[in-house]
Amino acid sequence: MSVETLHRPAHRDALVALDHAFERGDLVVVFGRCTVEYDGRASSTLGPGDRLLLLKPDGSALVHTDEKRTPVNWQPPGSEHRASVRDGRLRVQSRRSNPDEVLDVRFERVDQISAFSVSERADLALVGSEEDLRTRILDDPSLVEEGFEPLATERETTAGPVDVFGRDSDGNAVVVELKRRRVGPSAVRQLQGYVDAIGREDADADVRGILVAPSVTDRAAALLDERGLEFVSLEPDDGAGSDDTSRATGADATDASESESRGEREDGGGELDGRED
Amino acid sequence: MSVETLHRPAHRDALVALDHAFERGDLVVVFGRCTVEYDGRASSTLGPGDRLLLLKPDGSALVHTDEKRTPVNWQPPGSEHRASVRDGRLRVQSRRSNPDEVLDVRFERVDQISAFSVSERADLALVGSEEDLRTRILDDPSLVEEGFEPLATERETTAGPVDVFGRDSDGNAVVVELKRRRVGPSAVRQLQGYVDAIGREDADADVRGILVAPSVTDRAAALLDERGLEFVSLEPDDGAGSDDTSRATGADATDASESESRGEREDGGGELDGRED
DNA sequence: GTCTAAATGTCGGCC
DNA sequence: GGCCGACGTTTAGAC
Repeated sequence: MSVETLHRPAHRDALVALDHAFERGDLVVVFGRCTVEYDGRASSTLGPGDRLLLLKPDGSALVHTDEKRTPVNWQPPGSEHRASVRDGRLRVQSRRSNPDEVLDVRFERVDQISAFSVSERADLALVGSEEDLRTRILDDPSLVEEGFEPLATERETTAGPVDVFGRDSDGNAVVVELKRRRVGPSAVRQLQGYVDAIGREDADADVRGILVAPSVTDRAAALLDERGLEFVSLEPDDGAGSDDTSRATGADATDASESESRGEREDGGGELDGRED
Repeated sequence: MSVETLHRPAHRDALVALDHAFERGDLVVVFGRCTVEYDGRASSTLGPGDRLLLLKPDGSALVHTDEKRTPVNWQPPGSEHRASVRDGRLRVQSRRSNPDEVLDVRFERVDQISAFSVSERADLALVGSEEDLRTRILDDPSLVEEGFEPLATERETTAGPVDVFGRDSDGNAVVVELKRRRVGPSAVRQLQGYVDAIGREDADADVRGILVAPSVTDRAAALLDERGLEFVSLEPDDGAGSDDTSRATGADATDASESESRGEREDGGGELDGRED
């Protein structure tokens, strides 16, 4: 069987289920009222409340509330989960070392515990990263500037590796820093660091610094200006193209019966529109 | 009732359950075999596989596999979830704008769907932040240097706000940058930016830059040296103190009956030690 | 292991 | 809302 679920189990039964799940390498979800303590790089305490505990076979642990994308508490992969019953209550601890960290979840009430056996995997194909930007620039250096000639990527300097290093048509050294989204002053400082570093390598050289990004903030623009650095606007590749307009035309909405529903808490008087795309 | 669960439901029944859950503002977990598509700031595709979909009433959506702390795909809070059945299969879409992003989860098989009504909340108390560091330094400025006098926190400069700004016993301006953990070159560049900015405000002033952190990397140390900046070692407060040693002695392990179990997949021949603390 | 920088980062604070 | 910087960031890659 692929799923094993206990509804409102006795804490001792929950422990047995966890035991099984750990042995089988299952993905486990526990929902109930609990307190959470964490101690490690920082430390925190969470009073009693309803939360969802997700335990993964790779040693990750996540405590989620009904809000936020980020878990309210967690333990990274490689941690070791341990379940126990103390004073008649289910307790899940997750420890790791380097750094030493402990997560301690004590349940007052267990509403449900489910163990899922995860079989297959498929790799994620992601498009639109900084790597894409670099590829495009190496393909067409004129995106940076007419006559720009890339010489190296990840060129090492005392300030760290430069994204793209090259020369302009006048033979000046050019440092290119790539960012996939709108940038603030930190990117300018990073670029400045590279330009300075290359400048120190060869005191006679004229080193230009070019920031390539979709756009810059006002403060960043001022800093660029102040430091005599340059900016080239370049959007990251969506990877989407004109493909999804065709999807919107309803190419696959032919004989299929379709029902819909929506979900986001309506705190105000929001009305749902009933359109089907 | 607090929990509502369907085991291996028909896709149409799953849709009805989702509908209910969305209306009630429940936390929803769907486990099953699905494909995932994301398009927005980047875009990605995920082939068929067993995954866990977590839908929160605040509009967050998380797709988790059996690995990693980070979801393989997600949507941030404020998104709008929409469920439908198309071609007889459950489909959950989550959209948001600014930026426009879509997450599309299509289920081939739904193993389980659970809706949890989350009632109470409890606030998180966290210790060990950069804020703590600043408080401690304002309490005892000699932690930075004997005779250091803080004049302002978050003092604005063209390079951004300075953590702590003050004067030394010789009347020189002092810029203090705080980091709660070991720092690399970027923190040095940041400090340099502040020092430069203050230097530009008053060309006559002597401006010192002090980085306060637990430690620095070799590269950062070299940069500090090169720029004539200074470093003061200061650990963040754990908030733990000597408290947890007493816990380890087993003060609360008296008459309570305790059973244990552990969970982390044993890929190699790792042995478990049987100690109970 | 340590170090370094990217990320669909997320999140909170301030303007 | 945009901008800015912290974060128990996490993660991947290089050494």
